[in-house]
Amino acid sequence: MSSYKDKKVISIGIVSELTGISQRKIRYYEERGLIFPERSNKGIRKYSFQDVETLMKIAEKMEEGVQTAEIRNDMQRRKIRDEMIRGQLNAHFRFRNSDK
Amino acid sequence: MSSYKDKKVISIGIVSELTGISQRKIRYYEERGLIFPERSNKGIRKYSFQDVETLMKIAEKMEEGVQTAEIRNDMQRRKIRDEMIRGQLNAHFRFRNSDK
DNA sequence: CGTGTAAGGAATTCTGACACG
DNA sequence: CGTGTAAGGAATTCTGACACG
Repeated sequence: MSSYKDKKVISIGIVSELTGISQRKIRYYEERGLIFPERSNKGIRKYSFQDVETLMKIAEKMEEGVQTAEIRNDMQRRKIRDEMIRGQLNAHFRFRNSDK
Repeated sequence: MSSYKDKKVISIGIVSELTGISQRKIRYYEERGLIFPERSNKGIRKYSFQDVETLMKIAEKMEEGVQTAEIRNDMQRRKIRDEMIRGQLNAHFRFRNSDK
């Protein structure tokens, strides 16, 4: 299911250009647990297009005055809810379609 | 029609890791007109996932002993052929579907 | 022709900290 | 809390060239 969208290959400078968000902010949002870039051997951050999209949504929330803690909680709740829905669907269909 | 696949956002080091092709070779294939990365303001090369795929195909050809000039000609011919086919289709359907 | 490598410089990224508020 | 910035160092990339074949 993973595609180009999820490959972590973009450096922070490009992400900053793509989103218009400063590198300082991008690193800070990571520190607050909103995004999770990978790292190269030497510690260079690598982001996916999915991360870029997430950052755009985060930026919107921030402009609305939402705090990082709240954004994180919202994302976490949404994630759990989606996982439960997927679980229900899988139970219903008895894994007719592969889950992997 | 452009998507993540065509966005030029990957630096040469990552492309090298993704493809297993040395940076020297990647730059050389550009010099020979096989790939066309974009450049940042300061001259840093940026590649797309499409470029990565193209490079994998180039690597196969090279292993078969095909020369860069021949690979370039093949790609050029294929491109022209595809453009002609698209032209015919567009004429036939009278641009029923938008061309943009 | 295709590719490795050393060379020197420029551009990028990283972290921890101080500042402001 | 969220973000800018200067600081020093490490990692990345660039070009032109020499080498081999």
